[in-house]
Amino acid sequence: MRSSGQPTINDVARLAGVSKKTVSRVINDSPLLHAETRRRVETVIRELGYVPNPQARALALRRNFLIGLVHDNPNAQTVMNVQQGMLDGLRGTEFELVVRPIDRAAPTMLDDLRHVLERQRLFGVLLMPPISEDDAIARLCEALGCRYVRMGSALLDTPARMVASNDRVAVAEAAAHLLASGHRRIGFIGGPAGFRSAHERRAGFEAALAAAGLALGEAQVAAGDYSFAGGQAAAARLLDADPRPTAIFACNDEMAAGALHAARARGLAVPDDLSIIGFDDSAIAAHLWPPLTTVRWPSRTMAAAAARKLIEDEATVPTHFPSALIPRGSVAPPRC
Amino acid sequence: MRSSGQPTINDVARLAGVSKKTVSRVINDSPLLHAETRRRVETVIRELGYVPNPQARALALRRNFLIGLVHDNPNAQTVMNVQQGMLDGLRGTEFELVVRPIDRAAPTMLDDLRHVLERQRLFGVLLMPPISEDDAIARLCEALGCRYVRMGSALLDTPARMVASNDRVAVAEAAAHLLASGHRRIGFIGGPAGFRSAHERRAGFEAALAAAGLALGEAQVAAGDYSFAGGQAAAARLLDADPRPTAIFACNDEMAAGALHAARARGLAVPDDLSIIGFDDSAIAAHLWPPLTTVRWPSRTMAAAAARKLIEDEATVPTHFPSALIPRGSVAPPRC
DNA sequence: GCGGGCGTAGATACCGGTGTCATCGCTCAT
DNA sequence: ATGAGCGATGACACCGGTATCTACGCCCGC
Repeated sequence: MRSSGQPTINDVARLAGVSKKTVSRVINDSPLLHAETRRRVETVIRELGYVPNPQARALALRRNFLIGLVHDNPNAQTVMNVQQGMLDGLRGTEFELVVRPIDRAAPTMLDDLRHVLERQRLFGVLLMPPISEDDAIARLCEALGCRYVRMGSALLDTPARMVASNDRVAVAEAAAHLLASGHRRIGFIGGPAGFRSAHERRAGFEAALAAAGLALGEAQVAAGDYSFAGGQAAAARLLDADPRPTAIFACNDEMAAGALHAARARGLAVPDDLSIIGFDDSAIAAHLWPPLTTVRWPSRTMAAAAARKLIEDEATVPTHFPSALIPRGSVAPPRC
Repeated sequence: MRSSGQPTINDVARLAGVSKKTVSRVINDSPLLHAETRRRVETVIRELGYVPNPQARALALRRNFLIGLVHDNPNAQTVMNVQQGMLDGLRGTEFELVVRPIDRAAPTMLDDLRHVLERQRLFGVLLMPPISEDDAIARLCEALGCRYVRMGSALLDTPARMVASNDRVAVAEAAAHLLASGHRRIGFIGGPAGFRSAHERRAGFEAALAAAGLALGEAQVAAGDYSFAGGQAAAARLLDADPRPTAIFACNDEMAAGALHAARARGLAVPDDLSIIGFDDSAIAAHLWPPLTTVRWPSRTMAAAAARKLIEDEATVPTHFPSALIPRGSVAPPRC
């Protein structure tokens, strides 16, 4: 009578001589079970290699076990770190990770996202920056009954729905590092307007300058877009000024790499003629020449915490995760 | 009587005054439906915002709509490209992508993987290199009734279960590029033993040398491990030889980046004193200085094709995807 | 001796879909 | 007239789990 295919709860019940409900109790570690019965059922489960069907469970429990990662992040390494972190946080649970990159620029973005969330009925999603900063997306999740946690560089939501670094403090630290090396003319390559992280990082930079009695003049600031090419163009503008800056802080590593290229193209040696600091501690940071001094964003740890926040009710998971300066070889005292 | 929550097929049936089966026929585009009935049901579906429950569907159909990506690849950009490609291939279908990095080095790896495949009952998985080269994993998928497609640098399986580049040809082309520039002493940084891609790339390299009447001496070869540090160490060995090579081919970009560092550490200018070619066209390739000449592995296109192979029965999806040389700035004629 | 409480297990309905087969009203060839 | 064939629809069981409620045996106090 048994078909081929994987064994079901009915097969286990029949072979163990109990009802399906009893098998269900064994699976779910119900305390009201005779030890002997439990043992017998467990033996059959092992012999049959029975594994509960998650779809059936999801249907009966009216909830599923899919956690989504929604992102629109140009930085592959950061996304991978976050994925890895989420898997860390989900380890040992029955939740599975599904990934959904979206295109923030597409006009149909919100509809696409709604479509996915409705169709798949995800249990919850992690929103990565920059889309984590979009309140419309958070509201959409809420409206669809999908739990969410946002990952960001500052507290944008209630702590239960947020894991946050403190980019402001970390960037201030980086700027202080440059100031301590003797730099006074420091260029700043910002992130795209509307990105909270860009805002926070600039605020931290300005605060550090202010603490040293310096102001950030408009000529020292160039807008970037978190891309390599954008960093290159921004650095070109900064370096063509007279006097040119002796150091540059870029709001991410990609742009810092672009700044490095721009410096090279002008015959400037790094770090002797120009010091550079980036942000993210992405893979390229260590692989550039010279290795890039940067700020590490604790993406993996944060993502793991975010995943636990999604699946746990208790609010014992921390919300704040400090970023840290990683000194490498791209900073030296100014020559002149 | 209606609870809150999302509307179900029963709600639609009741409001449209038809049976659930008829609603099911509308959802599944059954041809045996009166146009008027279909219209009426569709109207109710739209008004209610009804979306079929994928878990219930999966249960009734005895198959689900989850496609997995299993990888153990150190290169984040490649993994992201593959993810993106799979989503390209899955677009417009009801399949969802789940991601599962595994640790090939862990002794429990096969058990972990078995656990995941059994629990989630994935419809199919895409195996990325290097684990795609592991026949034990492929056999495990087969034993668990999980379809799979392997992605690799040569045809390792039947075409229905494979998408392949032809690394041998592409590397021969890269080597020919160096030879055409006038190089005769060309070092080779290999990949880890046991990696098919490493084997293929070396074979292509040797073939190109042979075609030019050259042999690959053991002194010209250094073993690498596809990591930055490994490439650095291997290049160091090659560059300390006398006479040193005037060009180096590295089996991936990470190692090429390491070679670049090793050259810098010895005061050698790239490309004037040393030409370098990598493989992968990963993000760092374009961001290094000088921008790295490399071979593009068509990961996104291949992954899209692999995804379609997984979900389609017809064997109309192509299996071979040529790699292409991307000339940038790291190759020049030898000085001496 | 008997009702009540407790621990253990089963019967049954249900989650939200799909497959199978029966039904019903037509048209059309005989 | 009649029944075969066909298009459109519904009734019902089923997928593999879980929740709810009931049943049963047993010990207890009265």
